Amino acid sequence: MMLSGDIPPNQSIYVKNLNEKVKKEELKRSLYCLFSQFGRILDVVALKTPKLRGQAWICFSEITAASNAVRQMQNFPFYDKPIRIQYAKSKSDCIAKEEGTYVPKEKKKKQEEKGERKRHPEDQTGAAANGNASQTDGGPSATHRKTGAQESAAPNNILFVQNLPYETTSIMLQMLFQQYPGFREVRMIEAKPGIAFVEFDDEDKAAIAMQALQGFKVTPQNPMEITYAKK
DNA sequence: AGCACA
Repeated sequence: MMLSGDIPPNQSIYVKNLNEKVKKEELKRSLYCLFSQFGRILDVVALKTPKLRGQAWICFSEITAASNAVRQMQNFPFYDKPIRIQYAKSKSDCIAKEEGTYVPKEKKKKQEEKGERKRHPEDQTGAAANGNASQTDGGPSATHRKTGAQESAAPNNILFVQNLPYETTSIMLQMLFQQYPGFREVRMIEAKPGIAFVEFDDEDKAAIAMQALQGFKVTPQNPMEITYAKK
């Protein structure tokens, strides 16, 4: 049976219970980063309107990616809140566009717009729409700034992660780090919240993961600071 | 809670 309610599988997933305090652009980038592990992401849609804040849609190029994301990321603690994931109820525009079945505006089964809101008669669909296929970097939202953490420690297959929010769990970090080859395990110490050790098969693999997740914001206040663990 | 494509 479908765990996601009675919504049939869809290439896009619907994510809710998102932390509404996170700014839209950051939210989209973090979601992109987090969900990239399941496959190619075509688009991330998030709106800040009263009705739509706290929700997002992530469009994958493959349904299997969406399925895995729905199963594996259920309740994932993201910006301090466990996210809830379902398949999207309808096809995303970006996917319809790829299939050539995209219907610009009117026909959308949303026929709200009661009166007052007058829109410009022209739509901008001729203008290649939003060229957001260039969803930009897709990397972690934090620019790789070094907040005093020196990355000059000797290379090590074990990474030392700092500046994690108090609630961070090893499962959560595992989700982030396991997408990189050579991942072995996450170790956290109960008595020392805010830090973790992440082990890889070798230094080179550790370096790739460090580079990729450096500065990843688990919460807005918590860009990860990753260095090599001391030997 | 809330399923759109600003």
